[in-house]
This record gives sequence, structure tokens and C-alpha cells, in this order.
Amino acid sequence: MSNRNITIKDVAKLANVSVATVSRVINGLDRVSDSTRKSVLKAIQELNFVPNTMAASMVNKKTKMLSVVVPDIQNPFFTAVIEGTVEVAKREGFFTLVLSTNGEESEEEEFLESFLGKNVDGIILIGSHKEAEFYRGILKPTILVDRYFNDCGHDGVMIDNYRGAYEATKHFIELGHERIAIIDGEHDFNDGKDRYWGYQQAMLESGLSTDPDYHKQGHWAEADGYQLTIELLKSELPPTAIFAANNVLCKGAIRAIRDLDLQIGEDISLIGFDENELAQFVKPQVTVVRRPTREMGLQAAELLVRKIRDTPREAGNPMRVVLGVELLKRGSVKNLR
Amino acid sequence: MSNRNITIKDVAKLANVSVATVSRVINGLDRVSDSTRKSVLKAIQELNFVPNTMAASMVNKKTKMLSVVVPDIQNPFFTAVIEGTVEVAKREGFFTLVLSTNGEESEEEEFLESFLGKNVDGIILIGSHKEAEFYRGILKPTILVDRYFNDCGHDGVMIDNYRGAYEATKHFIELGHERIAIIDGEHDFNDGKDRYWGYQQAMLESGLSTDPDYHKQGHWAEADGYQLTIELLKSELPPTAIFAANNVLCKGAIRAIRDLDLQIGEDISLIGFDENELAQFVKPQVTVVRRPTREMGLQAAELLVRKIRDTPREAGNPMRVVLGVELLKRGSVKNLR
DNA sequence: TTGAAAGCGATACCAC
DNA sequence: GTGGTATCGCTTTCAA
Repeated sequence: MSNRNITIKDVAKLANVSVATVSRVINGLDRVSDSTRKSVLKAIQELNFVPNTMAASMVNKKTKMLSVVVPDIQNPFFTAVIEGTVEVAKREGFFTLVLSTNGEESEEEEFLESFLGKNVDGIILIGSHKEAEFYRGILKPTILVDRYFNDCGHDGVMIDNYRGAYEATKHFIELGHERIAIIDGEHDFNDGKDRYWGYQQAMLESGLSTDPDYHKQGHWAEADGYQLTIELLKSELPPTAIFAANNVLCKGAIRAIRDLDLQIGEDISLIGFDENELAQFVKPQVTVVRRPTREMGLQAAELLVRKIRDTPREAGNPMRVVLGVELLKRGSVKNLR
Repeated sequence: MSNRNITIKDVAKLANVSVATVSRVINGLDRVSDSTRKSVLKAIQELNFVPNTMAASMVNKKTKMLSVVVPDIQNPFFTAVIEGTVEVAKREGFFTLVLSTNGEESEEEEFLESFLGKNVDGIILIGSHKEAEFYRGILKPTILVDRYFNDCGHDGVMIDNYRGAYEATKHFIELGHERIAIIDGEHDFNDGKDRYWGYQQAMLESGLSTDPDYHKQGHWAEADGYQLTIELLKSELPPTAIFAANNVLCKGAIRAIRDLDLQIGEDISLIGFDENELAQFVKPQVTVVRRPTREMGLQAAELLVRKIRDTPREAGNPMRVVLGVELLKRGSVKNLR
């Protein structure tokens, strides 16, 4: 496996050729006579030689590795995206290395300055937290996924958050709901904001007002979903429907409803943003806005690989790929008509 | 960030010193006069220079990075272990790089031969699939987690699978159960086998026979858990208790029981091996054998770092750390006495 | 304290 | 086709 000490020189000596020749047979590009190739191959075999790719990288500046940086490796959304990424990367001959920052922004910087960060051929940043300035500082091929920043100078793959929230809300309305609440978190990034706007727009368009009491904000965590749902349901005039703006908030909401001994789709209607395990488990299952997680990873990796190969930086404006979402209707919305 | 072109030479030139001196101030080991240090630092700042750690690694053969290889990044068990690992690694100044093989054995080999595999200072293999021979071929510090192979030549961190299964089964028995079934998967590795033996031993010790009809084997997947549970519950003489030998089998079992409209802890008793989201969600919650996931990661990283530092290979026999498990009693086992 | 120079292990250009 | 060698960016003796 990892034969530290044997180098191309040893092989050259044993095979009675120059290191240049050995390098040639290793890379198979230049032509080498059959006989010498054979003896070199034999020597390689005999010595159990494995080329030191790091040394090679030093001269040709390619490592054939990509990195994917995520804020939380325990969130199934991220791992699903990663899976898509890895699939394409592998097909294209790249190794993918995953890095979780555990929500700490500084980690992202550290990574980029580390051995790894400096030696990957390209980077995919999922759900990243920084500001445009930071991204502009990254000089190598990079793709932003799920969260995008204008003027960041890189391509991006994201979904239509606005539309997803809009359709969820519309769905409630079509089935006769009027007291529709939304639980979300800070509006510090576009994805969160867009979801709220989608909700708001749908309400206004239908002539419904957006009661501030029906907008509960937490920190996008499961515990918040639980707490906020309890608050809503215990208020004087509870909503008839709740839109949970991300996967974990939705899980919290499901727990809360269960703990209050209420029946989803009967006593309270619910739609979640993003698929999650509990939404699939409970009966009736919870209607969710499904986003194409794996597909996001695929797209990101494809964009990245293309960018790496198009070395003649076509300096074209960064492109953004926006994938559609789908309202997966299940049984959690009661028909009030 | 990634200033490709500026090297130590540029800094040297600007600061009017030799590259050796620059190297010295970068590494802070050798002594440098305050005045030169200052001017070098200034030059570094001015040029926005970031040393190329890859080149450095070429000479000192250290990269300060570890890698963790897992079969499935979507399984919460693995990500929990990873989290523990990363924590220690970070504290000790190592970067952790995660690699998921998606269950493909060959990936593991590829990884070890890749740029990455050859350039990390140490490796943690979680739930790995190969045979001892393979591991012996890995010449650098390596720790096996969760699954161990005798004569593999490396240290390991695992849990007491036997005991966990034994106690779960005993618990059933103590509460008066006699028709106790087990659902598991292939017995191709020790962890799986040990769980079965623990179950069997507990049964025999209590004078209960292990009816083959009550031992259902699948492939350790959630779908199997579902299917096998259905089979058990629909058989002529259904068991009164089921032991699901891993986390996803348990989830499948919970789904199956729910779909048959049976009440956990009432119509059928259930214990799962390893914590899982559904076990915590349903009411009553499902009793599980809890294993110290994060702790496993911590231990593994600590062992690894120590090994990396003890360069004078003390060739001591490989050590194995076996962590205890805990039967987390919740409400899913009915008292038949 | 500082500098010159010899590597680390490969690649690639230039001769032959 | 094949070999010699400069080079990648840094560390580390060895002298001065």
C-alpha cells in the first residue's frame, strides 16, 4: 500500500532506464518501446512502487481532488447533496473530501488556508455563512450550493425557495385555510427570507393579511419548531395551518402536535419545507415541499468539473442554476371547504 | 486566500533576506533577530503570502491531516462517531477529512492509494469491510472502529456487542417473555455475530430454546426490518418480543408494527440496538441498547494521535479499547409477570 | 543570527 | 524512443 521509501529512482535503477522513462510509462502519455515499458512495469511490480502524487502535484498543480464543505454533517439534507456530488466527481475521476465546519464560520477560512484547502482542484460550499467579500477572495474554481451571494464571483446551484413557500401557502388557501401561520428562523440569508416572502406573497395575493402573531421566529432548530408550535397552538385563536420553513422545524412541529394530542390533518394542518423522516413516518404523512437534494449535488459537481477543465478562464459572468421544487401532497392538510 | 503564485522566494526578496530566514520565521522554531523577523512578517503581510504546505510536506513528511473512512455518510451512527473524531483532531491540531465509500469496498483501496490516502498522517476506518490481510498492508498509523479483525496489526475501538444483545434479551426474559425473536442480517462480521450470540446465550442460560423461526435474517437494512417484522407478527405463533439488532432494522420494525396497527409495548415488545430517531419519537419510546457513539470517535482520535506522535514505533501489540453499552429502558417492553 | 545549497519525488523540456 | 536536468516551494544541515 503506502510504500514510503521507494521512489521513481529506485524503479529507474532496477529497470536500467532513466527516471524520465519511468515517468513516461507511469503516465502512459509519451510513447515508450514495448520492451522498456515491460521491464519498467516489472520493476514497479517487484518493488511494489506507488508514485508519490504529492510530488507530482507540485509540478503540474493538479490534485484531482475536490472538497465539499458543509455546516453540519449530521443533517440529512447535506449528506444527500454530498452523495450527488461524490457520484459525479467519481465518474469524472476526482476524489471528494468532505469537511464539516460544525457551524463555525471560522472553520471555513481555516480550511481554505490549510493543506487541503490549498491543494484541491475545486471547492463546493454548501449552505455557507459568509459574505460576498469572503467568496471573492477564493481564487480557485468554487461552486456555492443552496445559498448564494451576489457578486461573490462564483457559480451557484440553488432552489426556488420563494416558489416552494408560495405554493405551500397557496395550497393551504385553496383548501380554505385563512389563519395560516409560519414558523421560521432568522432572516439573515436569502433562502430564509425568500421562504417568508413566498408565504407572505401568497397570503396577500389572496387577500389574506399576515398577522404578526402567526409569524413565529426561532433559530431554525428542531427545539424551536417544537416550542413555536406549542405557542401557536396554545394561543387564543390558534391557526388552522402551519408552514414549517425547514426540515428540522417541521420535525419539531410534528413532535409538538403529537404531544398536545392533536391530530395532524384534522385538528391542525401542516406543511414542511424539505423532506424529513418524521414527516414520512406519521399517519397521515406530512405534505412537504420537496427539493431535489441529490440533484443539487450532481449539478454542483458538474459545474465544478467543467470549470476546472475550462482552464482558459472564460471570465464569463458567474452562472446560477436554480432547480425547481415540488409540493408533495400527502395527508396533512385538511380541506376546509 | 489561495495565492498560488507568491512563494517564499518573493517574500525573501522583498524582505532582503534568504529563503532560509523566511522559513525560519514562518515556523518559529529557529531563532531570528527581532528586526529581521519584523521585516519578514511585514513582507508576508504585504504580499499576502500563504506558505504552500504541500511543498513543506514533501520534505518533512507530515501533513497534519487525518482521514476518517466510513461506509455510509447518511447513517447517523457514523456521523456521530465522526463528530467525536473531529473534536479531538481539531484540539490536537489536525484537520479531519471524511471519506464515504458508499458501501463499496474497492473505494477503500482506491482511497489509500490516492493522493489523500498517501498523504494523511493517520487513518480511522469505521465499520470497514475488508479482511485482516488488507489492513496489515496499511503501513501508517491506523485505528479500526466498530469492527475489528484479529491480526490486522492496528489498534481498535469497539463496543461490547455481545453484552448489549445479552442484556437486551435478559431484560425481555426478566419481564416474563419467552417467545423472543431476533431480526438481524448476515453474520459475516464479528459485530453482527456477537449480537446474535449474546441473544442466544441469554436465551439458553434461562432455559429457553432458540427457535429458528424466531431468528429472521435480512441484510441489515430498514426494508428488511420492516419485512421481517411483518413476517414474525403474521406467523402462526407470533413472538411477544422482538430484538432488532441494529438501528435501521429497528426503524423498519417500528414502521411495521405501526402499519399492522399494533401497539408497541402492549401487543408486541421491542428493543433496538443503537439509538434512532423513530425509537425516540413513538409513544411509548422504544428501549434501546445505547452505544457511546461520540465517545468512540473521541477514543479513536486520541489513540491515533498518540500513535502518530510515538514515531519510535514501540511495536507493542495492537491494543483494543472496548467501550460499554447501556440498556436504555423506555416503555417498549411489556411486563408479563 | 543568517545564507548557500542539497534535497524531497515527481514532471517536462531539450537534446541526442 | 530515451536520457539529462531544471523545476515545483519549502526545510534543513553546514558554514560563515
